[in-house]
Amino acid sequence: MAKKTGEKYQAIIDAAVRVIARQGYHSAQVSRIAKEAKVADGTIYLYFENKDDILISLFNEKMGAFIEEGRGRLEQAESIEQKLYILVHTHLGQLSRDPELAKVTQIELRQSNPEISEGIGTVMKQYFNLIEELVKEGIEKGVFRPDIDVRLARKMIFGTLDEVTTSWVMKECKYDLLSHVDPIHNLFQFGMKGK
Amino acid sequence: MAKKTGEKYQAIIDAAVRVIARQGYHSAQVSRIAKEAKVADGTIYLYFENKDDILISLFNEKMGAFIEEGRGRLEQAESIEQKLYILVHTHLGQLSRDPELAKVTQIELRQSNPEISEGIGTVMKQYFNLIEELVKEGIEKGVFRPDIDVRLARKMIFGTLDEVTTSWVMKECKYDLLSHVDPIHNLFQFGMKGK
Amino acid sequence: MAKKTGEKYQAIIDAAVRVIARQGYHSAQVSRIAKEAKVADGTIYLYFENKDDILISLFNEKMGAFIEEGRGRLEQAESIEQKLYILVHTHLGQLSRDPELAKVTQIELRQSNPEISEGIGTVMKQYFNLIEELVKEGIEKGVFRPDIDVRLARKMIFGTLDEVTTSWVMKECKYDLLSHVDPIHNLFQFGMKGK
Amino acid sequence: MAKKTGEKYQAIIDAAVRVIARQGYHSAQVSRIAKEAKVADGTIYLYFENKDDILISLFNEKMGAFIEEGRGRLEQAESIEQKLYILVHTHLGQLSRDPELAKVTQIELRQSNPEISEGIGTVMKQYFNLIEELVKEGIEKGVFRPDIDVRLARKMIFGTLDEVTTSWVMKECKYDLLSHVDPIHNLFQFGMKGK
DNA sequence: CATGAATGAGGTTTCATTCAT
DNA sequence: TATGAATGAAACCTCATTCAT
Repeated sequence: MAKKTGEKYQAIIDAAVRVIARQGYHSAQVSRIAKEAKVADGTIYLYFENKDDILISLFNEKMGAFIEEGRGRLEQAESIEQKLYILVHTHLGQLSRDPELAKVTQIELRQSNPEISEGIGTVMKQYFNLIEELVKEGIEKGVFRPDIDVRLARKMIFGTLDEVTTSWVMKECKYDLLSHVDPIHNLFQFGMKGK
Repeated sequence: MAKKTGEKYQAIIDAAVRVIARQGYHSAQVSRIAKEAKVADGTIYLYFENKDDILISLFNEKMGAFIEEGRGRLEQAESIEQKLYILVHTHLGQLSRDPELAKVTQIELRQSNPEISEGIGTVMKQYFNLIEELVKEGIEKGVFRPDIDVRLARKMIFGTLDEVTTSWVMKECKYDLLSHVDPIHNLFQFGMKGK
Repeated sequence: MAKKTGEKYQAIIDAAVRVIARQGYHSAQVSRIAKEAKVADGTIYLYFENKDDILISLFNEKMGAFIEEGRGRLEQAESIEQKLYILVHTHLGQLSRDPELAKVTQIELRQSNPEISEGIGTVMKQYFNLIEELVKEGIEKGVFRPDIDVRLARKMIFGTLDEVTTSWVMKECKYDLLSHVDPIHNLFQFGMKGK
Repeated sequence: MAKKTGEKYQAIIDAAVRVIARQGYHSAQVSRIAKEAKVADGTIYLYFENKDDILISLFNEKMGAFIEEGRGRLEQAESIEQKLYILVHTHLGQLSRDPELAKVTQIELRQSNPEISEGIGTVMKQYFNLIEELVKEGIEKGVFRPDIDVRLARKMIFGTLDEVTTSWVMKECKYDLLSHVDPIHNLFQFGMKGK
């Protein structure tokens, strides 16, 4: 029913990011998104099931690209240290490049509508897997301590990056998020490295 | 105008926790909270400015106790290592003891209403200060590396604890959250320790 | 949830009859009914589940009184002939006294919304029973032919009265509906009488 | 503008009957009828003015055939009794042969949209005339009582046949409608016959 | 003749808040 | 203090209709 391609599809998603970042999720009326995307209200519903679906699609679309880029860059790295560095750098880099998107994912999307949480869950798991694979590989290669709980390490990594980004967004993106890459990488390395 | 004491005040706050945990933020109507608290709808407005104020008060009330307990326990500790351990243990311990409250703070309260964020901010800063003082002390005493960015370390600590708790809530509190205390403490120590 | 008593309940029902008769079912917005009843839009929903429920309640309320009056009058009659006459007279009499209600029941309520049909069905069955009992009694007492199919006779009686009333409403109630009582009574009697 | 011939015209009408019978008038969207007729949405508007026009045309088309067949059969009959019998038999026979059409005309088309009522009126009058002519002839030939009100008798005949058919449709066409022909014919004859 | 993507007006319903009692 | 009936603003979504191709 809902055709999830085409330039209007993209236009609506981009409009949604802008409107939600500007007005917050609660004031982001469908009609405002439509106006911002320069389509009629009804057109939204040719491309999305309902309002929630806009948010879910938005997240999946952007997060999908996010993960793909992360995965692509990680493949080019050789050492575990480098990979961990790239992960941190890519995570913060992508969000710092698009502060509006960052605001939406870090603040506006953190709300409890069950349908949205569910829709988002699948993509998040992929990102979690990406991180866990990295940790696992680090342990196998003897770079990280063998007694490290993979899932816990992932939670530390994601939790830290997430908190750092949220703080940055709450401070209205006034400082350079990427300046945190090195010290964060340091914390992670010390936290997990063997010996 | 709003009298923030009395047993009805407490009853309403406790009712709000239960209702929000059970029905989610979106279905948590004021009238339902009133019914759960066994007061009339209008009575709510003798104790709270508006609906947001219930949530903010709820958070401040509970988080205030949370911080107070944390501060009290930390004072009893001697070594930095012990203090860090106590911090982790108290954070996870308190939330694991009250899963309904945990659900509300970790999931339902993470929404973007600016007034709520603002109201919550003050108390959160106190908790952030608590953590940062601990890190600062660790650096001064030479336990943690001197090049550690205090605020960043705080974000790692809080971000990790927060992510761990959120994961636990999302998995419906099925496992023992406290089992994570030791490994998390480990990660933090390794991450920040000198030498 | 919906409190189906009180003067506002009655006011809304009466307003609904007026508005629907005047504007037709499709243009009968809830807000217009509310305005006509001099209550707020939301007040409607303290007394009715939804818009359909207004129609169903309206019908049941009015039809209930309709049947009750019919039953009451029938009890006073002695002969079957008299009862049949009273039935015809009461049916046409009641509707001719309230042309607005007649328009609603004969025209506006004949639409296919399944919920409405269902809600209406129960009361209609009571009226059908009333007619069928009369026919049965007539057969038992030997006034009507023994080979008459009770249900079919009821359909003839109701179908005729209904069609006569609908015609009258469609002609904008310009003639006296009660002038048909005698000839209709005649048709029924000849149609069913024995010998 | 609207070309009321061609095989697509017929296909759309037949599709409309099927869709309305299946989904009810309210869910019978133009786009669904188009899909069922295997034409594009826009094509509908090459053959019909608007949605109401589909219904009106449908009714007139089907009812026109209905009347024509009735008139044809009546001409072949000789006695009034036979003609009355044929009328009842043709009315019930045609509808019982096409339950989908019966559902549409008996249930779904009984709604109050004034344009539809108007469009339908003309054809109905023709059928009413057919019945009234029969009654008149019966009176002239001395078969029916001279004091019978022609129009009233028509209302009884049509009202009864209509009610019987509606009941049958509401009971999901589970029994044989034609089994009612004889007893109904009986009721009519007794009701109108002289002496 | 035919298509079908796009349009945009319009109405039901919810629920936080008030205020007369 | 406490009540709870009443308020009324506000927004998602549907679907008949159009028109560029």
